[in-house]
Parts: sequence; C-alpha cells; structure tokens
Amino acid sequence: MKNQPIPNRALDLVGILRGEGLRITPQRIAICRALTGRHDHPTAQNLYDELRSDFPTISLTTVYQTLDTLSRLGAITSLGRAGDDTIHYEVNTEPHINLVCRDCNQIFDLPSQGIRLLEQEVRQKLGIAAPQGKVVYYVHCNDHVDLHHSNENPRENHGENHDE
Amino acid sequence: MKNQPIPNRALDLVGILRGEGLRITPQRIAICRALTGRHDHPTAQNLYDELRSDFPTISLTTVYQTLDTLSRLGAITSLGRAGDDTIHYEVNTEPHINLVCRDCNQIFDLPSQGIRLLEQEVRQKLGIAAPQGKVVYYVHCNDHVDLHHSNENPRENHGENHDE
DNA sequence: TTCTTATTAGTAATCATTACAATATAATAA
DNA sequence: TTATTATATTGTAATGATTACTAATAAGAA
Repeated sequence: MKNQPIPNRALDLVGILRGEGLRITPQRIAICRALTGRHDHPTAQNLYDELRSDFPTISLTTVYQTLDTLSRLGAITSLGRAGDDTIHYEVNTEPHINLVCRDCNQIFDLPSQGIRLLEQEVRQKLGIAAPQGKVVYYVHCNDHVDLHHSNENPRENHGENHDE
Repeated sequence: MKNQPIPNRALDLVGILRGEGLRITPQRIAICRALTGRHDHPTAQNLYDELRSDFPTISLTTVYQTLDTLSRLGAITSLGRAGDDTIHYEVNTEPHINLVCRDCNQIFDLPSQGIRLLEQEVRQKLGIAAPQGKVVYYVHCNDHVDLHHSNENPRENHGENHDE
C-alpha cells in the first residue's frame, strides 16, 4: 500500500508541505493520503489506528505533529475538541457548517450559502485573502435523523486515481 | 460585595437556572455576576481567581460545574479551547464572530451581519428556534492593531444597577 | 556518497478537566 | 420555625489527550 499511487488531493497536501520547504517523508505522505481518504472528521488517534496496519512503525507523535503542521498552514482545519475531549480535523475545504451532536459527538457537514457570505465579510473586514476559521452549531442528532445520511456521499470526485 | 444588588443581566442568568428548577446558591449568584461583569472571554480559572477575593471558600470544581450547566442551557456559550488549552466562555449573546489570535490567544468580538443570516439559515434548515453555536476565525492580532480596541467598549448598557 | 539538519519514535511529563464521596445547604412542607 | 431530603459544594484524586524531550534516523543538498 505504501507504494501505491498518491491521490491528487493527497498530492495537494504534500505539495503544500513541499512548498514550505518541509521534507517529504513516507510518514507525511501516508498521513496526507489517509486524510484525503476520509469523509469524516478524524482525530490524531483515528488516523494513527488506520495507518498502523500499513505502517506499523509510525508513531502517534508524528501524526500529531503533522496534523498540527498542516493545520497551521491552512491545508486542513482543526475543529478543536468537539463534544468529546479530542481534537478533530477536517479536510473538506468547501465552506460549510459543522453540526456537532451533543449526544453522540459525531460531526456532520452542512453545506451553506451563508458561510460564503460570512467569509466574504471576514475577508473584507480583516483584509485576509483566505481566512481560517470554523463554524460549529450544536444539535441532537436523534432530533435530525436525516443528518445520518449527510456524510455518506463522498466529496465530489476530482478525478483522482483511487488507491483502495 | 456578596450582599450587593445583582445586575439585571446576572439576574437573567440566575433566572434561567431558577427556571430549570435548579437551586439558587450564593456560589451560582456570584458566578453569574462575575460572568456578566466581564467583557472578555473568561476561563473557569479566570473566574475562580476573580471570585476568590470575595468568596474565599468557593471551589474551582463549582465554577466548572456552573459554567457547564449554564452552557448546556444555552445561557452562555463555550468557545472551546482557543489557542491555549483552556475552555473560554462568553456571555455576549449578540451574534458575532470570534477572532482568535494565533499569537497571543486573545479573543476579539467582531460584530457581523453575516452571522444573522447564517443563524437564520441554520434555523430554517434544522428547525431549531435558537441554535447554539460558535463562529471562530483565526488571526494574528499584530497584523490587526485595531483589534486591540474592539473589546474596550462595554456592551451596551441595558439599564442595570452597577455593583462595582 | 557525504554532510547537515529536519524529522521521527518512544517515553515521560503536563495540566486542564472530570470523577468521586463526604459534607453542607437550598427548597419545600409540616 | 424546624425537619426533611435531594441537590450542590468542596477538596482531592484520577484521567487522558496532548506536548516536551532526546536519541536515532533519514531527507535533501552539494
């Protein structure tokens, strides 16, 4: 698996690291690939568990560090600790609302037109080209059965070569 | 100080507790008053430190519990861990954007029209009357010197009887 | 290939928050 | 007012995700 081709989206993340003059290591490639293969909001531990089967020597610390690096570069977004006490990340760069369930701690993406306007407002007021931020609302997913289906559709396929 | 009149806004918070059938204790009153006396985004420890001079026996656990209670009731908002590793709360219920400085961890309120529209969108899409949520964008406050003044104006005075 | 230095791995330390249990007290009714 | 009882408070101990640290490794440049 380690020698499989790298999906475009993962290449994007790797390219961001390279653009910063950071070293491209097998660990970082694996983490970028794992990130882009997900449509949920993984934690460092989630990714570590997933990666270990293909990459038994990877360390949890490396996963933490790489996520922090990518996050500070704006390549991914840290949602902070959501309900449970762990930091969740997301790769979905499309503007959207994150719905956090107060009961089960799951996070659901809700597409939003309002966010686009909000980002525009932030860009204008702060003079930032690409603002980093997060929008979170709390729900009880049992009250919104439809939410359970909202994360099932993989993000639109940009023509990447799938490696699974 | 413990026997001073309670400002209206603090009475609001106390009233919410009472409305839930919870007991009105001197600790809870003190915490509600401390919360409403602030125009920043205090942590449990911040409030504990402030309260101890007037209320030497109050415990940190009580502050944590009361903040959690008020937060779950929607009376205040938890901003989660902002930059530093501590949970910040806010009493400002006016819709606004929270700007978190990546350098100094300060949090600045930015009034926003877009948030109103966003909340309306959430209300409509989820059928929730008063959505609980938070909107956070990250900045570097040194790039935005004007931010340092944005929290200086106390929230508009609603006619409460000041007790300081 | 060699060299330099960033990165990784493994473990130990941190520390905000939560859990717990004994004590105190708010609220209710007699 | 007093008794009653469930809730709240306190102080301390436990938790556990994240970070700090250091030796060993390996990416990238020459």
